[in-house]
Amino acid sequence: MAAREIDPRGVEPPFRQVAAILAAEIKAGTLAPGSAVPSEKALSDRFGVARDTVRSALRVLREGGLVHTVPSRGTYVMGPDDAATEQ
Amino acid sequence: MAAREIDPRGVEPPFRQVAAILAAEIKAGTLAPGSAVPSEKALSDRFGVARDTVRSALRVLREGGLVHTVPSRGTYVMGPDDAATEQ
DNA sequence: GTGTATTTGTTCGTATGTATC
DNA sequence: CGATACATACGAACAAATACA
Repeated sequence: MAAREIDPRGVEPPFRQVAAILAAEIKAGTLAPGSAVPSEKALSDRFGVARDTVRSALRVLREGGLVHTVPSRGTYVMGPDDAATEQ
Repeated sequence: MAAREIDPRGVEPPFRQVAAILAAEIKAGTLAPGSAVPSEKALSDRFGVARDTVRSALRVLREGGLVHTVPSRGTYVMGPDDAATEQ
């Protein structure tokens, strides 16, 4: 049941909770390397948070080298072809 | 008259002001049932707001059952032939 | 048939203002 | 005060479908 995935009052702020969930899905392969991460709006709807919060979460993943973003296109899971050093 | 139809600092946000003006024109018949609403770009130019803002306004009218949009075609004022329940 | 313009759909980037903790 | 969150707005780029010369 997935209940509420995000707890607005949790110890960890919402943007870190979202980042953690997405990171787990990437590691589990639910979000495959090279594939696109859902759009910011889609994630915003899914988690019930503002787009701003989703962007903060994606920034964390980007800094962690898990994804890379292409303006006007989308955010993609880092794959073997994406040298970590390139981002 | 007509001055600046939209007040960026008004109590109501721009997209609601645009929606209200268009809704009034529909009720007044200026925008007749079945006819096409000006394109998003045209409305953007007319009101001096971003296309994004126009889209938000049209979303309000759509949710209110006043208009319906056809991709790549345009947005039309709801007419007798358009069962409200269909949208 | 071909190319071009129009129009809506989608996506990310950025900025501002407000509110809360 | 700073970090976080949310709503709104504007901009830019591109896609896809449609319309038309």
